[in-house]
Amino acid sequence: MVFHKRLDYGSSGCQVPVMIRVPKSARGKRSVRKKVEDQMCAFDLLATVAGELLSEKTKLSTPNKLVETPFPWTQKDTSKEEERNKEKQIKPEPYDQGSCNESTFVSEDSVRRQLSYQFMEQTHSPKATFSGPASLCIKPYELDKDGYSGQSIIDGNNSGIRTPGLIPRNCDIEEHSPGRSESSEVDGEHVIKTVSQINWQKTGDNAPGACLKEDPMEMDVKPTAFVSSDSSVEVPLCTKHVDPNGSFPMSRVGMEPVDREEEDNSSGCTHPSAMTSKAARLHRIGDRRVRKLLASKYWKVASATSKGGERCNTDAEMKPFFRSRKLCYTRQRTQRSSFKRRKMLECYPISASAGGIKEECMPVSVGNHAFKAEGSHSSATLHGANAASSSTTGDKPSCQKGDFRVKLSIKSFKVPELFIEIPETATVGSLKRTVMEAVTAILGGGLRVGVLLQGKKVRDDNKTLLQAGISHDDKIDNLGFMLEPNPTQAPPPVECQEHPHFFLPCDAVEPLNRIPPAAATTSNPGPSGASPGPPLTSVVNCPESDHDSVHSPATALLQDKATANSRALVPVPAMDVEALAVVPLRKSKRSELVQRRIRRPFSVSEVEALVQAVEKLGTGRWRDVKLRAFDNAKHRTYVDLKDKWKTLVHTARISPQQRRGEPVPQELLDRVLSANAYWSQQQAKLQVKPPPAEPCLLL
DNA sequence: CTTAGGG
DNA sequence: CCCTAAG
Repeated sequence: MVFHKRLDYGSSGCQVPVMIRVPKSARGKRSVRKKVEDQMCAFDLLATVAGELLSEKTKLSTPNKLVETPFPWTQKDTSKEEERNKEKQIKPEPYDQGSCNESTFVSEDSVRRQLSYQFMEQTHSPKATFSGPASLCIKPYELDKDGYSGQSIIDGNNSGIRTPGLIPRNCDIEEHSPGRSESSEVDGEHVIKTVSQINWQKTGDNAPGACLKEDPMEMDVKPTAFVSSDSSVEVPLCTKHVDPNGSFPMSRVGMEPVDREEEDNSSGCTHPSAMTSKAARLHRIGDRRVRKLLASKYWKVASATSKGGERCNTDAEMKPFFRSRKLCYTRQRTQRSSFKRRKMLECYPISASAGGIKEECMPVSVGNHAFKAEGSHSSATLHGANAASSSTTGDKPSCQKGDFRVKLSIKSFKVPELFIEIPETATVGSLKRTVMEAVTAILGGGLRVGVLLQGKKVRDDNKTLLQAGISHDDKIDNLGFMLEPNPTQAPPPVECQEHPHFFLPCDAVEPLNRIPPAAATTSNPGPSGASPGPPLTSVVNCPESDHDSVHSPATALLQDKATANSRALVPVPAMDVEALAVVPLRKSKRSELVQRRIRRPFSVSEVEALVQAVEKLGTGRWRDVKLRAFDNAKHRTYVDLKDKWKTLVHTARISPQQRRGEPVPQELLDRVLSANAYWSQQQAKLQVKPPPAEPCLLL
């Protein structure tokens, strides 16, 4: 069946036919209807989200492109096949626009570019009745000006079935990009699994088409190609489906972007099954390369199959970048900054974008600053509202029983950090889509508003604001709101459990679109690490500045979901604020994807905390200093602290006239010098000690 | 990953 | 802040 659905978001809208595949076996109208409804809902949701996002700044550019993504997953292990495919040359076929038929869609067609989008579990309601997997094929009708064309398929899988196919795969990009997909029948239904390989080079920006090759007989795989019209190549997205049973709703994502060079062999996509070592390896590579944009904790894109998933999950939680579990938690707290960002260009940190953009434009709210509260008079609406209710609802203001009212404004909801990995060759558009997809996935499950006070989640809805510690005269700065998935609908991934929830992006009531003033960036947690509560930033909000090209992420999402192959998003725990800051995308040079973290001057309080910690711990123990005084300041890495100390020492030695920036109290500088002198001496002693012994030996 | 330093 | 070389 094909439905035409009009998506309106932003100025542009796009109409897309939506194809829903129904199992061959008759399921009854009811199920079919249900399925359709579910799909449409999901779609609507996307549209809605996208619309909101777009509306913001983004009216800008062309938002709409759908993206297509190849299906990355396949059912069984096809690793071998993949390899074979790889070897084979594939011819590119022209994209067929019409190719998406219900039936055809599936296995027989040889070539199709399919965009596949996987809905996350969240998207689907668990209750869905049908057992068979359903696929939605969305073809964009109208192209952007860019001319995007593509189909996307949404595979709705339903639960229940164990479908291997759901597993996300990694897709690699290969030189020749043959895409492969496999189709199989499950429950009488066809399941399509596709893997696509894209040759970035070839496809390049312009490459419109991808080639697919398919050999149904042999491989069962169909190639998928997709191209984005806009030129850029879309990245294949790998998404992982959640387990049906799943506990995880997450999506995943992650593909590994492999460098061609690095992994030529690996075929474009790794099948889940295949994923094993190779995949893992790739993964790792990918991680390495990826910049850490955000520290996301929860969402990860994992790409792996079930096993992969497992791995991912774990990792994801803690460290997006590093896989080792043990490190996970440890590291998490520390910083990952060290990662080489440069190398990781390919990845944009989502959050970062937000932050970065924000600088100039963006919205993202930063933790503390996300909203401010002021006591006393409130304009707020909620006068008598109960704290409890308000919190749940996300109301901004609430009244205390007294006359005091807590006034706060939410500039935007914070988005949890989303971790995305995407090839550098991917287009900005695909990135946006990827982000959108991640966001959508989160949103799809239903949202709740969570209230964070000083970084802690306030769970008791019945407490009054006062009881909860939210008073008019208090640190409201520490108040934060976040969107979180509705447990009911979307259970958080396992990993997440530790954390309270993963939060969704968005901070608040305000429309996503809204861009908050830049304030956020600057603000930081206090010195001692006080943590600000607010945590996440969302990329989403930020438009990348419109400038870029951009469509808003939302758009991207819509469109594409598929596109990206990027991997995963990880929702981040609410806690850290800094994430955002981490990476600002610099638009200035887009070409250069690399972005430098945004500069966040140390506040006097931070300096104080640093000095205090160093006085106690000494120099040379930056990790400890970090943990001790900046554990909550995620954006401050131990390297940063070390660097700051270095500059402080320098600052202390130069004349006040030569100092720049926020003046640091002389008292602190004096402490810096004395502490530095003391510890230098200690260090010297340690070093000297040995010598004494040595001389003897020498002698 | 951490440190230490240079850029 | 970034990047790297060394542990």
